[in-house]
Amino acid sequence: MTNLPKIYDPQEIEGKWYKFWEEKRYFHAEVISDKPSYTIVIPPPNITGILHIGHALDNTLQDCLIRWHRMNGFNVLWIPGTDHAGIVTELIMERKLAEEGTSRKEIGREEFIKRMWLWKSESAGNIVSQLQQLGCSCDWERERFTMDDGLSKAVRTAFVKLYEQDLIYQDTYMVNWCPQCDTAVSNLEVEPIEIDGNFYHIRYPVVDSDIVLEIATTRPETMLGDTAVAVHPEDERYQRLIGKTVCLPLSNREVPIISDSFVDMEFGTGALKVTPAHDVNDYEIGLRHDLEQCVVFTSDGHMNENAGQEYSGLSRLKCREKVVEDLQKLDYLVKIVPHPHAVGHHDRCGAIVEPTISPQWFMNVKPLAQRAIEATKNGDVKFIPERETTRFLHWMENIEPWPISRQRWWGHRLPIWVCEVCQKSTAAMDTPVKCECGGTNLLQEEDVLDTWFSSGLWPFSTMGWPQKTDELQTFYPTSVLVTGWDILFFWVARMIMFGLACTDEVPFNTVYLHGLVADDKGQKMSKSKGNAIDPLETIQKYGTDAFRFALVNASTPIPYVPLPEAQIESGRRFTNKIWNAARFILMNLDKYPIRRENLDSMHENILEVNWIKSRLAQTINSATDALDNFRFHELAQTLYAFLWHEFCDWYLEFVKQRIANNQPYALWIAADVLEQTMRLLHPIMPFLTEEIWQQLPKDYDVIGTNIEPSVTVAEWPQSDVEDTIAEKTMSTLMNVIENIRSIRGELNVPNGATIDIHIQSPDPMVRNHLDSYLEQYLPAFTRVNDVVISESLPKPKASAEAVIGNLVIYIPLEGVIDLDEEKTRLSKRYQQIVKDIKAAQKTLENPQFVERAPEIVVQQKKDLLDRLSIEHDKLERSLAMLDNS
RNA sequence: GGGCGGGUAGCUCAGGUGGCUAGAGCGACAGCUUUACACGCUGUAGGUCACAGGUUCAAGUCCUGUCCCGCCUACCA
Repeated sequence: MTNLPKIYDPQEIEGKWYKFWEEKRYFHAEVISDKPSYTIVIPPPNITGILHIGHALDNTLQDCLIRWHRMNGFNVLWIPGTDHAGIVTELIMERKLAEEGTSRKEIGREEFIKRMWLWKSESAGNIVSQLQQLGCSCDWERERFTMDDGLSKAVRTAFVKLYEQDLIYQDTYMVNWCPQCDTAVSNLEVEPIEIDGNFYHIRYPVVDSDIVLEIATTRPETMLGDTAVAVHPEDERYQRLIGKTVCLPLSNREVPIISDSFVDMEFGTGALKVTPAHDVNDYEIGLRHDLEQCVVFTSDGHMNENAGQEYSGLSRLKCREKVVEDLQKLDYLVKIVPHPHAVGHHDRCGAIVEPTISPQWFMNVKPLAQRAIEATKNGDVKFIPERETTRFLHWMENIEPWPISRQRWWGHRLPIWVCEVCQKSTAAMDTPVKCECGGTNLLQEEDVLDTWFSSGLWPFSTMGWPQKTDELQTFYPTSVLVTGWDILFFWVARMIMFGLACTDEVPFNTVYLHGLVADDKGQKMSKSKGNAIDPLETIQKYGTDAFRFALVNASTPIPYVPLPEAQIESGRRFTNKIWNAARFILMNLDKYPIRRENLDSMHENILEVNWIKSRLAQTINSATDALDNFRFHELAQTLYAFLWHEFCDWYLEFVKQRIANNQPYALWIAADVLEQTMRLLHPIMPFLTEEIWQQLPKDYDVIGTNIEPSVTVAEWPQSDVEDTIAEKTMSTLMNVIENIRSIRGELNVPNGATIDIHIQSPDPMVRNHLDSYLEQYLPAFTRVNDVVISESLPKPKASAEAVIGNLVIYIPLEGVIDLDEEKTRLSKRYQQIVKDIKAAQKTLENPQFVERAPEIVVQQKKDLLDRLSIEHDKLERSLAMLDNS
């Protein structure tokens, strides 16, 4: 006997089914298969991280695609894994060390790395089990980590390969330096943040002259490192000063006045202090004029001895204060003007980035970008939404060398060895025995590679590259990459470039970039803002399937997708609705078990059965179409509307009546429709659908087949043909019912009161259908007592009425009806119709419309006008009668 | 400075290639303990689709301009 709880309890079933799937190895992909491959590599989350809302969305969408393709008969592989996340992870470890009263430098590289691995092994399981809680059907037997041996070998191979092509080189150049993390970072990791800064106007006295040059700067402390002042060559104000020198206040050094067309005459005072060691533009100017590079900062953001005794040892900020103070004291400061401007901050630690000259390893990505551009333009890789293509191409076309070395420890150490004798660098897979010069003492480069270097190889390093593995053969290039648009440049761009460089192929054919989850104010959810939903708490509270449904439903093509709590609640209500629909069907199946022999002899032509089959067919089509085009919101909407508002609101209500009349056929169809709907919903709601699917009887075959051991590997439903006649008839029937309900409601007919209705329709087919259905159903649907249907009937006295095309419903309500209220009700409808008629007439009276619009559109308009006109006339007559009574 | 996205019901959003009387969820209001579900059922109200032009037989949808909001990008010190 089926005895299900009234309220769906997700806790009860989720763990059970995940275990079942794993035991059956449904998520495992075989290398040898005659099915076509469908592959996704997970954008690897941080190894020590925990699941946040962004992961939840990203992986839910991937799981939808994966599960859908699995049901569609593909050989599906979803490779999971994690990323070592160099800088962030080190930062957290350093915080831990600080709590213990020690530091990275104090314990040394070896010990530090040891601690990192230890921590890794402790926390590695977190994110994995969280992804499992989310229901992700990854092939866990193929889980990877960026610092695994195989993947590390891929890193070295790629490095050596690119080094040998001169695409990786060492150079001393100006890079973004994070004084807090003590490492170089790339442009992408620098976040410009608008701050309320100032413009400091400072006097620079010209030597051997009483002229004083006024310069304006936002960073007065850098003047300690000035080695020139630049003006525009055509600036008449300053032309005669070019070639002279100024005396640098505070440091009292003499520096030249040079001319360079970089200087903007309109901006500031038109005179620019030049600090080649601490500003990118100044650096370039310095190179052009062969200026000295005077370094005044230490790598941890303090002033060094070049800044002068007064300032040496001060922090950047303290130094600025003191410089301004001293300038004021010595009367060099003209004024301070508020000047808001953007300052680069390190996106990982938030420290202000310092442009610094330092020897770093770079990757010349320009030639690789060129290939990526070509691959994009010829369609080898496609971006969804399409607008992302423009963004991608723009970035690729303006790409700059990528600094890949980081002065950190946790990551892949550069496979570069430097000879102690000749100082020459050698790139190699393993420590070389000796150098070209014969030297045998070679030391490996201390730096590690940017984490994105190894992540960029992820689509193929996870499959065993550089070896020619069967995995690569079968699953590469992968099918699609799914991630948020915010990491298009970080990951996707690098994956494409590396893919082309290393494998000569784009690593995926499609890139789907989804939005970022935002709070109700449209702000991106993030931990630091404190506005984030915790996925694990949410799952706890609402259940995984409800959460997943909310995420999929929120996935419209906009850049920031809002996910208010109400939407998750709505998801939970939906799971409960599904649960109860299943409960209703299962409980009744106990009383009316399905019998194949009965089924065969009962293929009756039942209106509601034909209707729901037709609706299901359309639902299958639009769900498939939505998935085909990554329209996740539409997928969720379609299934929600079908299941709730057609299957539950209408079909199951019919089933109740059938059961009451001892006719279980419609119930059995309900079971079958539910079974197929569970398959349609499975990619979104894996747990609930499996639970219900397993409980449904499997020894029958009504519409589809149901013989697989799990919905996970059941076939995606095939759509039947639509039945337009059943849909049309049903729509009339539903209309009649809705109108009666509406009248009851609006005219305040007491709830318990039964009513009679008279229906007149000139259409014999309609009359026939209504005759056979209404009598049976109306009592239950609208508490109707007696139904009279005819071609023409006089309007009963004191009756309310509704007009549906050429069909009229009268409800005699003598003694109940308030004529004024009825008049108001009808006039409202009447006025609306008049308006609609006018609009339709206007269109049809336009000869050009009739001439140029497609025939079907014209016909539709005509039909509409006909329908409206009939209603109009009938209403007009009724209103006149009401006036006379 | 360049580029992109958005402005549709009280709120959050749907409305692929222009063509049904502009939709949903949530909220509001009214009424229902109808034996699957009160995480429910039934009904009602609520929109000059930011503004101004234009293209078209036809514009929420395409074009131009304007005004807001958000984001990305850029070396203006």
